[in-house]
Amino acid sequence: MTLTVAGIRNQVIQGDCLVELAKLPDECVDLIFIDPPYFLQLPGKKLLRWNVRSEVDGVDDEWDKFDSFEDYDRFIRGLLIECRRVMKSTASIWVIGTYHNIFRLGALMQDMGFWILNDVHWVKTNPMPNWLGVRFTNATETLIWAVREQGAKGHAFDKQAAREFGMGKIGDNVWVLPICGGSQRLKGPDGLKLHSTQKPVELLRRVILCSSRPGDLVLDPVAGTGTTGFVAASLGRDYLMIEANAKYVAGIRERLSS
Amino acid sequence: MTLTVAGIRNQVIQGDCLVELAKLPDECVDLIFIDPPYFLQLPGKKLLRWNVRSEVDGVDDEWDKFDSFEDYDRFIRGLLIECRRVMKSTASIWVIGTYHNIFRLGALMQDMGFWILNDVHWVKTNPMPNWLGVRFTNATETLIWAVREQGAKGHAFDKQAAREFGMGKIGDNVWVLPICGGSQRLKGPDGLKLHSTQKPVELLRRVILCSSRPGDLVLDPVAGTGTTGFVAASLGRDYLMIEANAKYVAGIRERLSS
DNA sequence: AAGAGTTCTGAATCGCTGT
DNA sequence: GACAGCGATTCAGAACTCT
Repeated sequence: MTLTVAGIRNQVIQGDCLVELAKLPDECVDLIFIDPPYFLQLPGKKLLRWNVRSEVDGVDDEWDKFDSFEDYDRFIRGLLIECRRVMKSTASIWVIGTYHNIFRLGALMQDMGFWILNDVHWVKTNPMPNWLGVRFTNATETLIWAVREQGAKGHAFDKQAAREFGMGKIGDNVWVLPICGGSQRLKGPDGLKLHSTQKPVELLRRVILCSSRPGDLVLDPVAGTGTTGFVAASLGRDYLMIEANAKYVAGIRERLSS
Repeated sequence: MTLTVAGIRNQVIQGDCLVELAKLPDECVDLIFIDPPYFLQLPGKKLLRWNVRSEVDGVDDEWDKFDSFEDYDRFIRGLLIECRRVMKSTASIWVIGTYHNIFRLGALMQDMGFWILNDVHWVKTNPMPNWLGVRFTNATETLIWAVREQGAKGHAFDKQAAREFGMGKIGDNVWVLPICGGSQRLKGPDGLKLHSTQKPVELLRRVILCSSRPGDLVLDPVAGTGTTGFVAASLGRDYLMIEANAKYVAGIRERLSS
C-alpha cells in the first residue's frame, strides 16, 4: 500500500524506517534530515578499567550495534536509497555525524549520485572533555548538505538566515552552539535522559530555516526524540517522522502535544 | 634497491610518489602529512567577478584531473597502502581535504585499517566568498589524524601545544587561521604563484608540533611547495619529501636553501 | 615616509535566459 | 543538448596607487 501525499503530513510513524519509507510515493518530500547511529565503536571495557565514570556518556544503545563497517554501510546505503527516491527534484538532504561515521556517509552519498553542496561544522561550545589527553578534544560534529544529483535546480536556500548563523559576514559553514541540555532535554519515565544523542533545537532551526520554505514537507526517517518535526512545526513546515523505538515515539508524541 | 634509513633524511626526491615510496624500507617514518589532489570537479566555465573584469582563477591543474571517483579512489588507495607500510607502529598520519574528497579519504582509511584519532577543522579567516549566495561559504578544510591500526600505541601528542591552538580551553579540534598568501606564497620564474594550493606554514607548524617529537622523520609524498619539510626543518625534525613536478621541486630546493 | 584609498585574489564542485 | 551572454552583488588581507 502506498500512502497518499496528503496522508503523510504531520505524522509520527512507529516502525522500521526501511519498511515505512518503502510505502511512500516517489518525489514527495522537500527536505530530509538524517541523524543516523554513529557507529562509535567505543571500547567500553577499556574506559571502565580507568574507573572514572561507568560510561563517560558513551553511546551504548541498542540501535548503535553494528558488527562491521560493511554492516553499517549496508544499513546506511539502504536508507539513503529510499531517501533519494522520495526526494523531489528540488529537495535537499542533510546528514549529521562525527568522524566515526561521517566519512562513510559522505562517500556513500557521492557514490550514489548525491551532489554535495556543503559540509557544515557544528562547533560545540561545551564538548565532552578528553580526559585521557592523547588526542584533541572532539568538539565538532559534521553535517553534509546535498541535493539529489549534480545539476539539480531549485532547492531552497535562505541566504539571509544563513548570514545570521555563520561566523563570517556571509553565511559560512561553521556553526557555534552548545549541545542539547537543560529543560530542552527529554526525560524518560525514569527521570533519566530519554535519548543519548538528542540534537539541540537550534541546530534543527538553522537547518530548516536555511534549506526549506514554509509549507514544505520535512522528513526524518530516524527521528529519535523528534527534534526535526518539533522544530519544523514551529517554523510552519509540515513533518513526517519515522521511529522504531516505542519509548522514543511516546516521547515524541508527548513533546509534540505540549 | 632499498634506501637505508640514514639515506632518506632531509631529502627532496623528484619522482612518482608510488615509485619512490616503494623504495623505502618498512616502518621507517614517524609522521606523514598528505595534501593530495582534491578532485574539485570544477565546471569548465569560469566564475566571473562582476564588479571587476576578471575571472576567478580556479584550480584547473593537470594533477587534479581524474576520470571518476573510482579513478580517484584507486590513486588514493595506492598511496595510502605505501604510506601505511612505511609508518612505524608509533607513527601517525595526517591527510587534508575539503568536502570534495575528504569523505572518500576517511572511508578508504577506515577500510584499510587506519584508526582515526581526530578530525581537525581548519576554519579560514579569509575564505573565498560565495558570490552568488546559493550555498554556504566554504570556509573550512578538514584534516584527518590517524594511527596505523586500532590499538597502536606510542604516537606523539603534545598536549600543551594542542591547548594553544584550539578555540576551547582544552586543545580542541578547531583551528582558526588565514589562508596562505603574502610573502609566504612562493612565486615562479614568471612572478605568478608557483602552486595553486600552497598550505600556510602555521597549519604545518601545528600539525608537526602536536604530533611529532624533535628528531622524528616527517614524510610528505605529495610535497607540492614543500611546506611540510620547510616547517619540519625549522622545528628540529628531519624530513623526506617526494614531488613529481620539476618546477615544484626547484621551488622547494630554493625555499629550503634560503 | 606615512597614511589613506583602491585593486586584486583565494582548493569554487555557485545563476539564469535565449539561441 | 551546448554555448554565449547577461547580470546579480562578496570579503579579508595583502599589494598597490596616490596624496
